[in-house]
Amino acid sequence: MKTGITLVGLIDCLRKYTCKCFGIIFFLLSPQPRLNKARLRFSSASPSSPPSNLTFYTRFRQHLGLQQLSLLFTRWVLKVTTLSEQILHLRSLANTRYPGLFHLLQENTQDSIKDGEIKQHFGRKIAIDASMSIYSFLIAVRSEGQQLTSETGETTSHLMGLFYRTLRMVDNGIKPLYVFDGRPPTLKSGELAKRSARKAEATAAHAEAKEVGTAEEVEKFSRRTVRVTKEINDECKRLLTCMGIPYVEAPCEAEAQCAALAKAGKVYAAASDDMDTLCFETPILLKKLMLSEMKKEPVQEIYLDRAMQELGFTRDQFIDLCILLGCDYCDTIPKVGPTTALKLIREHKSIENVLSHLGPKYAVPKKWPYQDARELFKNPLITDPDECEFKWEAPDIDKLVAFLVGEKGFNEDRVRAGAVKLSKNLKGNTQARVNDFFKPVPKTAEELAGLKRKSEEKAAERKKKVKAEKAEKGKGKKGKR
DNA sequence: ACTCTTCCATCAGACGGG
DNA sequence: CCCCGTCC
DNA sequence: ACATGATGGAAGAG
Repeated sequence: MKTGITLVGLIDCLRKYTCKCFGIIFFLLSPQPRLNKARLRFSSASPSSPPSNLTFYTRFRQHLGLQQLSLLFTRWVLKVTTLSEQILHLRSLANTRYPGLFHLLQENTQDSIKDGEIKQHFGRKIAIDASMSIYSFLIAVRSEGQQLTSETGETTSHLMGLFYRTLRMVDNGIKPLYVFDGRPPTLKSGELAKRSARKAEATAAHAEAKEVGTAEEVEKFSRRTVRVTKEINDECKRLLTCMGIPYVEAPCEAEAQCAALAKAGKVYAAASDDMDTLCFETPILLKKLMLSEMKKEPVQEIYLDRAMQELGFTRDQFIDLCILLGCDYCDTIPKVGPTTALKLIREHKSIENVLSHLGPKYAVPKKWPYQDARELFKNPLITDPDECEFKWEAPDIDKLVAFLVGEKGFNEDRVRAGAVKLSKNLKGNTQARVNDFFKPVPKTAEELAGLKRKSEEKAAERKKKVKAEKAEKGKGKKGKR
C-alpha cells in the first residue's frame, strides 16, 4: 500500500540474490506459504542479506496478493531456473485444502461428535501417530528460539515432549500405542504426481534430457521433505522401550495403520487431529486428546458410523465427500466448498455422477486423480493388524535413568518420579479394565449435566457473540446512516 | 441481506510458581 | 485461574 | 543448497 515497489524492482532484486530465490519460490509453491518470525529467523541464518529478500517478499505479497505473485514467480522460475513443469505441477496438486470436514459434521449431524473428558478413556488402548507428535515437539519445544539440548549439544526436545506427554496419558489410565511412519509421507503427492505426470505428461517428450534431470530433482525434493530424521525416530523408540510403552512401525502412513488397528479392535480408537484418518475407516477418532487437560477443553470423540448414518452416506459416498472437501491426495474443485460439496454428493451420490451433472460454472482441474485418491483411502498400504504384537510392560527404570539423565542431562528426580507413575499405573491395569467393562456407556448424571451445561454455555456464548456482532454492525450502520 | 469462498494473521509442549 | 519463566 | 499446517476472522464474489 504505502510502498511503491514495482515488478521490475522485484525481479531485479531476485536476480541479484539468485540462490535466495529458491527459498522464496519454495515458499510460494508450497501449499500454504506462510511466514512467521521463527521461520524467518531460521531461514535467514545464512549471512548474506537474507532479510532484504524476505521482507521484500512480504511487502510485495501484501501489495499484489498471493495468486498473482505466485503466477509471476512461476513464470519467472520457468524462464530462469532449471526447475521444470513437473515440480510446479507437483506442488499445484497439493494446492488448497479445506479444513471443513469437522465443521461440516458439527453442523449437519447430532451425535457423531461427542465432547468428553480424558478420564472417560481410562483403561483404553489408543493408537497415536508418533511422527506427528514428534514433529510438533521439535517445532514447539524451544527456549529462546533454540531447541533444548543436552550438554553435548544434541537436541532433546522430542524426548522431553514425548516423555511428559506419555506420562500424562499413562497417568490418566490411557494405554498409548505409538505408530511410526514407514516411508516418509511424501508418497502421497510424490507418487500421485509422478503417476499422473507419467500418464498424461508424455507430451513433454520434447525435452527428454530435461525430464531425466527433473526426476532427480523431484526425488531430491521429496527427500528433503522428510520431517523427522531417522536418528530422532530411533531415540524416541528407545525411550518408549525404556518406558515399557509399545510401538508399531507402519509400512507407509501411520494414519492408515492407526485406523486399521482401531478397525480390527486392537485398540479402542485412533487419536489424531487430522480428519483424514476418518477416511481410513477408523470407527472412532479422538481429537484434541492432550489439549484437554491443560486448557480445560473437551476431548472430541468422533464416531464414523454415526456420522455416515446421519449424513445418509455409504462409506464410498463419505470418501467421495472428503475428496471433494480436499484431502492430501488431490486438489479441490474451485468454488466448491463444504456446503456445495455436501449438496452435490447428496444429490448425485458419487463423484462420477457429480462430474457429469456439473454446471459449466465449475472448472474441474485438468488432472484430478480422484480415483487414485479413492483407491488410496480404500486400500492403503498397511501391515495386517493381527500381526502387530504389542503389550505394555513395566518401565526399565535403570535404563531410563541412564538414558535420560546420564546421556541427555534430564533432572534425575523428575525422571524417577515419572518412572514411579509408570509402574504404578501398570499395576492398576487389570482393575482398570474391569472398571471399564462395567461402565462403558452409562455416564453418571453429573457428568451428563456437566457436559450439557458446557455445550449449552458454549452455544450461548456463540449466540451472544453473533448477536453482539450483529448488534454492533447494526449500530454502526444506523449510526452511519 | 445472505451464503459461500478466498485471503490474511497467528501459533504450535508441559510444568510450576506467583 | 492467568502470566510467565524454565525444562535440557 | 532446503522449510508446515490448523484455525478463526474479515473481506470479497455471486
